[in-house]
Amino acid sequence: MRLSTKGRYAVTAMLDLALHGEKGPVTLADISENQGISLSYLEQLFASLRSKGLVRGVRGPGGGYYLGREMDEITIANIICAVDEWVEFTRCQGKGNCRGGQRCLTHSLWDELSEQIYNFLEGITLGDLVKRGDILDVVKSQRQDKEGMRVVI
Amino acid sequence: MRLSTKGRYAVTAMLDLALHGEKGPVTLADISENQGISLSYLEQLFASLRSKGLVRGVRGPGGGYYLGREMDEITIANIICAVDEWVEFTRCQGKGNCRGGQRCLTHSLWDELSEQIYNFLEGITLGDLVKRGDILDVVKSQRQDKEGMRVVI
DNA sequence: ATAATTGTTGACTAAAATACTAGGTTATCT
DNA sequence: AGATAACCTAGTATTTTAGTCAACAATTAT
Repeated sequence: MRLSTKGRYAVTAMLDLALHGEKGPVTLADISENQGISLSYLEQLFASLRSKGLVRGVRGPGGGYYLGREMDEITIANIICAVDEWVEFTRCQGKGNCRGGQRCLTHSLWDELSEQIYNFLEGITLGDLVKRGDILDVVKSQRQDKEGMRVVI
Repeated sequence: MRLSTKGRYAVTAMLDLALHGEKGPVTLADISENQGISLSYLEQLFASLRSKGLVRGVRGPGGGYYLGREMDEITIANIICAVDEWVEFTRCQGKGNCRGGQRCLTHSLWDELSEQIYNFLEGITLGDLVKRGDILDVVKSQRQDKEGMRVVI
């Protein structure tokens, strides 16, 4: 699996969309300015996101991007998989070259860990993050202690 | 944060160490052959792991590497952080260029997600994976149903 | 109708990270 | 002494990242 700044950009941009998409489509130019990501790079990322149905583009003046689905139906795993290839090349490809099953064991262990991470990211939606952002704001304004600010899933 | 094949290599190699370290030190040549990772590349990775105290090298004939601590005291986050820089460059650096706090909001949301992933990886130790590997083997030999094979943290 | 706006697509590029190679030095065991 | 294996340094090919540039298509406002 991969999880680099590319996926981070995509998640951040999608968050921007979720936060400002209520009042009409959001232009890539806005996101570019808000998040400090190059416009053309965003276009590339959104081409991937669009092909997976995660966003919906509206052309012409006043156009921009909407979320492709409800924010509660879009998981972080969805977004990262759309822009960041989810490679699975460590599993021995049935060549039978695993001596004593040792190689198979470590590989299956890693695969299990990889699956755990995937399930974790699959369990968080954009909606969750936005809701938690609100909570964080409320908590912050109430000046609670730091322990109270740590929101657990 | 980063989580690419580099960290995957490191985790896999450390798993190898945890699985075979009982009967003496494990050589990088063995790991290289078992896991199909280039020897010199492993040396680079282990230089990082060693500097963080995650492994302990023994020179000379019959030498190799031991785990630096008990496998229950080594988390996946430890390993990935040792070889894969844990960058934190999205947070606005106090330049006050966040208009209306919107940029700050998405950034803090991402930071929160990033922290969740970190905590998740921090909660899994090498020992956990090895134990689960045993469990998996037992379960597999008992031919239980597939649901029983999915181990949850 | 026409101009402005915005998405869509493709080709191309500089910089960085990745994965690997080559060659050496040092400690330790037999 | 000689073999072994960690340890160290430098270099390099490939891939990925992050970005630019340019042309084009669809839609809206004037």
